Amino acid sequence: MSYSTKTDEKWQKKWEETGLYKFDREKTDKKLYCLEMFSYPSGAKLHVGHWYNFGLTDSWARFKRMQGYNVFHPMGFDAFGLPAENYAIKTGIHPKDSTYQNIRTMEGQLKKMGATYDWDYEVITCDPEYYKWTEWIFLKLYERGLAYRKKAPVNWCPSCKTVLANEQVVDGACERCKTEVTKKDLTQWFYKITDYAQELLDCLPTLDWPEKTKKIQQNWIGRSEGAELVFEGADGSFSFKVFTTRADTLYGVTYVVLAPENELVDRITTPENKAAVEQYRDFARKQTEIERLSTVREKTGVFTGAYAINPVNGNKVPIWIADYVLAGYGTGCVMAVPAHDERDFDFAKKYSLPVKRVIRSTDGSDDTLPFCDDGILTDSAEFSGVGSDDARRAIVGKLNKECRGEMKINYRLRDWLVSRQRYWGAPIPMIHCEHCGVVPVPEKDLPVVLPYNVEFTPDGESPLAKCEEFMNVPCPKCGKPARRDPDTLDTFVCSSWYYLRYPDNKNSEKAFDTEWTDKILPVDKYVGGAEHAAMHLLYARFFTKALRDMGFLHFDEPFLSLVHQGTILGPDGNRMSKSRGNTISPDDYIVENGSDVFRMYLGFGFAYTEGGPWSDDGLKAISRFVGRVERLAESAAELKGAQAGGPFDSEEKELNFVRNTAIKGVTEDTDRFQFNTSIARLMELVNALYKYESQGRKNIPLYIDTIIDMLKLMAPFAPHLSEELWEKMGRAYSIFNEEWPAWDAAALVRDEVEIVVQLNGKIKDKITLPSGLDSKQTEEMAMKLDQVTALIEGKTVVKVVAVPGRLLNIVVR
RNA sequence: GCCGAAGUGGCGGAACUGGCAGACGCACAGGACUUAAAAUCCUGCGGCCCUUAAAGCCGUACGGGUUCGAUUCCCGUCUUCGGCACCA
Repeated sequence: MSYSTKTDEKWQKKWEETGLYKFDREKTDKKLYCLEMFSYPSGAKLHVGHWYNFGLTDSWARFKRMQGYNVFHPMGFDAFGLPAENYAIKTGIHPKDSTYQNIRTMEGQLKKMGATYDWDYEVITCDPEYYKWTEWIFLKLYERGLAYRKKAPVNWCPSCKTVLANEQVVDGACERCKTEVTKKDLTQWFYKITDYAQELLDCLPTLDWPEKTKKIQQNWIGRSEGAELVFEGADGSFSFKVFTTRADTLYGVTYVVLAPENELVDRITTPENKAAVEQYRDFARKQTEIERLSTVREKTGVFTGAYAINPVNGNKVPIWIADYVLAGYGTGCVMAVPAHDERDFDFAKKYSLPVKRVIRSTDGSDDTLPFCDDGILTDSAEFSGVGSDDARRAIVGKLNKECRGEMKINYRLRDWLVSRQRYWGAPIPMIHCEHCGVVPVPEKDLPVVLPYNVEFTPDGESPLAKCEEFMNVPCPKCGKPARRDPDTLDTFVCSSWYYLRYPDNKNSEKAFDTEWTDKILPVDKYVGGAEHAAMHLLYARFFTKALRDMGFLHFDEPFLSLVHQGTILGPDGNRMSKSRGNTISPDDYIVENGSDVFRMYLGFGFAYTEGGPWSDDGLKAISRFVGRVERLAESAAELKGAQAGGPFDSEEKELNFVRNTAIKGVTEDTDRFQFNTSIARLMELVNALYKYESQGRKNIPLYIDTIIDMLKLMAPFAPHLSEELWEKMGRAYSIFNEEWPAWDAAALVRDEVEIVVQLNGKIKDKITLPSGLDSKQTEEMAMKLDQVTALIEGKTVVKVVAVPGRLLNIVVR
């Protein structure tokens, strides 16, 4: 094998000098926006997963380029985030310094990969030129009422005096100091993604995304159809709403439950129950999210002393609080129907609350409680005997006339909390003035620059809050001294719009130009890890829709087609991790084998969307293959042959058949990210060329044309090697400006086909018939053959099934 | 617990829409070349039965079913992975 990193360097240099991958801004009619989820520069180096994602998506982009698309293929960095800040706390190296250092390293590695990125369009989210517009979008969302403030609990470590991300809470304790984590209420910024819940759901069917991913989003949004019903306090001094999907069970309500956090609890709790309620609320507050959400834990709650009136029959029922009711879902109040709900049933049994059956099964068979299916109403006044479905409408209809209930659609999706009490993020462009309240930073003053000299060791406050020169600012409205918002934005905010910035990354007047963006977007193919199925992909969709509604965009969805690459595991079959010591560093392999061998192995050794354990053995296979290709091309380069006339003989036909099979196979399989079978087709073609060579390769032009096609088909997977061999064959630079080969359908039809003969579905023999017969002709010709008549001798033929070009199944008795 | 995906030779993995299971490759075995090794080339390679071969039988996690025919569709069970988690 003469191919090596030298070859890589030679062509990378040439590509750069000739600007081969510069995006042509004029040819937008056949544009194709190919995008990988940009990387987070925390690990300092590219790992195998990056290669797998970026290298093979680049192969796909090259393939599309050769098919004539004007491919827009940018790369950038998701550069803000927690790891850089934690690293700084540990080592004292400033997040900005380590981040840019890592970015420079990773850029170098990406260039060595030899990908088609046009680096002119690079985006780095921690550049002020970028986050200026992240802040600007915040202001736009705020203007539109899509950014608002409210109190929300955060994970709080009382020992570190810091807010913890969920992933920093391990078994209810702070990952760093093991102290039990509690909750703390902070006023924080939210993005109102719930306004778009229905549209986010409705557009899912239009997307070419993995069904699994759509399902995850669908569940995440969690639409449920039900009713909101009004319960009044027994003393008439208060009322509250409950959300229920089972209004048909309303006559079976025996108590109601409020979330412990519900504001009503203070008002309604009777003096004699106050102590118990307060104690329980304390208990609930101390619950970590994990404990509170555990299904196996026994349900707990306390009575408030207050009563509510069932709106449909005037029954007086006790009001309890219990932490199985969540403040954030529905109204934070539940009507409890123990006879027909499992949780209510458990709770009622534990606290000896009455159970009243109001639904019978349709067939009258099931009399065990709780009975949670739909059925026929019983003991429900005028609704008795009505089916659940009709009863829901009828009962809500009746209450609706009295303004005590209405049909309601509820979503599980919650608004997106974007405030982070961290340093290394985009500042929130808001000013808090004691006279004017919350005042947005005027657009002309953007960006609010993240200051460099900040003490970010955790001590209970947002790091920026201690930076006086940052915090102190005159109020834009009244001019009096005011304070900036000390929090920064969730990094998911930065990554929710980067795909919009790429095409117009140098624009200093706007986040992006609408007309231009409408031409390049949406992204045609988006490739990245499945771990982003819910959050990132949902947030980005929300941003696109919100910006569209403000008139900045004119399309509905950012990512038309989505692919998730699988995970490459360590050789031991486990996820790669430093602590396990099973990581594979791409760098060593590349130095030894060259980037094309590494890339092709990743393509060949795994099903792309599955991934799997790493193995060195597969690399050898690719090196061997590369050697075979080189020898083929090098010997062919010296060949000269006269144009052969006349029709192909059988050897030529066979070679041409494999050639066209390969063209068709590589084209179709590469298109759907099935790289392993694409490369298998290439190997078959190379094997066929060797065979033809050993047969004496009489038709030199056919032989050479086939090698030319083979190189083109291989080019996306082994770009450097293919350029090199292309040059050796005396062809003009660059192979990537060549047209992708088209297959000749006629060459795929063989003169004769082998047909399997089955007797009662079992294979007995094979026969050869001319190709192109329909099922009737196949049957007629086959049944005359001695081979076949011998099989059925002495038996009664009941039925014959003939599949053209495939098989003949004779059913006999 | 719920939802989803998957389970195919010693291994990675193929098989379009129900139609020859195991493409392509690894490993292994035998052979050619070589003083020898490496490299390269050729051949074989699911299991059982058998001295060998032919023939036959079994075989896509397991048990049923539909069908002329099932890796593919349906029902049930087991296992693995992923997602969500008291959602009213």
